[in-house]
Amino acid sequence: MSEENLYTFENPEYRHTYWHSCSHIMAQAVKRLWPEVKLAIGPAIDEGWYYDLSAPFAFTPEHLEQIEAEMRKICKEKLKIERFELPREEALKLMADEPFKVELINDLPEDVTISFYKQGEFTDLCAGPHLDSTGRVKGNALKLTACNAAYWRGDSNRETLQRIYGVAFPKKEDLDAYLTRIEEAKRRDHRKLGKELGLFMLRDEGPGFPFFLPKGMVLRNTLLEYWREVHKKYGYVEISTPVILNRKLWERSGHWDHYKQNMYTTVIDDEDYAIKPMNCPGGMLVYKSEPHSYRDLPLRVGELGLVHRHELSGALHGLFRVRCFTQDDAHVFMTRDQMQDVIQETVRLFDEVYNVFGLSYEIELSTMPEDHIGTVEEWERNQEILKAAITAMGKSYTINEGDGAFYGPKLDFHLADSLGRTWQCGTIQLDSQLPERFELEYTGEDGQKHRPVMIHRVVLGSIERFIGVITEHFAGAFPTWLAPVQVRVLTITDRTNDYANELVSKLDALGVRAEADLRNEKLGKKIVEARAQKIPYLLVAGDKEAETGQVAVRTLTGDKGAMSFEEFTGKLMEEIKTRARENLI
RNA sequence: GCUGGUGUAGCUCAGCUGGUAGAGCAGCUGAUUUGUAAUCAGCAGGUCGGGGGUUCGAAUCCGUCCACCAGCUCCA
Repeated sequence: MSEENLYTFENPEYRHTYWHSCSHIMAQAVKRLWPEVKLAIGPAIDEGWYYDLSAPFAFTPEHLEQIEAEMRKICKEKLKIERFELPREEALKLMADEPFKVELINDLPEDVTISFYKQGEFTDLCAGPHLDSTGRVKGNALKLTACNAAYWRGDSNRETLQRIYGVAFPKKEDLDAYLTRIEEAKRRDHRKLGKELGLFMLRDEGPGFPFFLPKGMVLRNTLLEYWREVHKKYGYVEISTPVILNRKLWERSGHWDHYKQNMYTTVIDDEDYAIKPMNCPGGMLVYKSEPHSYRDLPLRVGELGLVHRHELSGALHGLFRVRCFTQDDAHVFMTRDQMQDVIQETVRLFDEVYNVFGLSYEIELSTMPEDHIGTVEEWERNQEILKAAITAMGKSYTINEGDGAFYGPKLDFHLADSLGRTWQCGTIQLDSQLPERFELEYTGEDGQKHRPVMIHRVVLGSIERFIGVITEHFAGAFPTWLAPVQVRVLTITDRTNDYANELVSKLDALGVRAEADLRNEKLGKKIVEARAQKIPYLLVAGDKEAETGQVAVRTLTGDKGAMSFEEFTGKLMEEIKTRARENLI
């Protein structure tokens, strides 16, 4: 990067520094307005910054406006931002009135340099770096966007702080563009679209347990049809295991000890049962139901399994975070030699599926958690295999330390929603523990019994979450192959009702999801309503078309003119068959 | 679960400092037969999230429970 570009917003490091200085300006403004407020931490984040504060009152939107105004003043004051360092004792003395800073200083390692940044009357414990002056920040292009709760040091047992979020840009136009983008993202919210499009609903009677409505069910079934098709191609077979299974099974799998806080349990005939939170133990029983040869491996067994997990009420979020969901699960049983190949084959399957939707992803490798089964050596060995497999495919990953499943390390595939929040959909979990616990075996070439290893994997993750993600991704305008209604025929007068019905029957015979709008309404109104439903193709069937056997085609992008019905269906069928994301007409 | 906010007709929302509920859309009925982003009229629809409390009187005030929203924590 050239010298002059170092100080532009294009440079992520400069952007980060800019926002970090903004967080100090915000803290300074808060201290000026309410000196009694205590400061915790205030880092820059992906988009802007936040500062965690402890105040004797709750910040309101009016407070935020006051803070913003004070921040603008501080920017105008062009205060010089200066760094200085202090020995530990003096640092503690300087921050004596800030209990959170004291805790931070005390937790700093012995040998570390303790640095501060000072601007005017305000000084903050900080490693930096920072801008050289508060005058560098453009006062009219900053905004405090939200105030929410956060735990001190992310620990739910400690103080709840108030976190004020802000964002700033070098120009007012950039801020406006950012705010517009946020608004647009809210319009795509799958909870709003799900209601408008009649896909699903949530009721007080079952918090976190979604109801799928007829249109949502068409979408879901179409998605699963595709899922089955692609899995068949990759050599999977499909099974289904019970939702309720005996406690003994969950003890053996380790779930009763390691996952109980998330499990719904019940008692049947004086025996404990659990409603499955995962499909694997049932899958183990299926594997064990017959002897296996090395010739059968890798054995790929899929299950669209309905699982229930008791999630905290505050964690629920539309279809993204629910308490019962269907995992597009599969277990692949294999020899140790096959591990890398199987992982790579699975990643290829993921690529193929995500590509159909035009979704990009980021991979995260989650390593051994504190609460785990199996030896450290086994964990490390499996982690290395995962790393090697994706590195060999030329893919990169980040590491999420200590976030693996209790039975093994995993690769998580995160897809982004319209607000840029990422949701874990796909996951590949390497497991040599369950085969041990369930004493799985196969007969090797040598005629001896051997223990297989396995992966647990989901591509879509949860069907529910995935439907939420693609609803936002496509803003409700699903590709034609997925659209609950693919074609709607619109009449202008009731003279063409028969023609419209005939078109629908023909489309129906072709397997196209079509319906007619024969209501005594104006064409304009029928179009408005069909557009609101994001129906990909509208066919206007008036007197002219009925006479010539044509249809006047309209897509979500506009009027495409008249064409013969055969020409229309030819292109339509091609679009559906190829699962095209763009209209072919 | 935690902090803050919200909860009025199927949907989107109005209802000022307490005096007993309103609009648009959707629905139903009738008229209208209409050519690419909303035809007109009428009708019907709510124990104002639930149980309490204060008050002569509560959608409006207080408390509690539930759900939702933002975030934290946790996770597919």
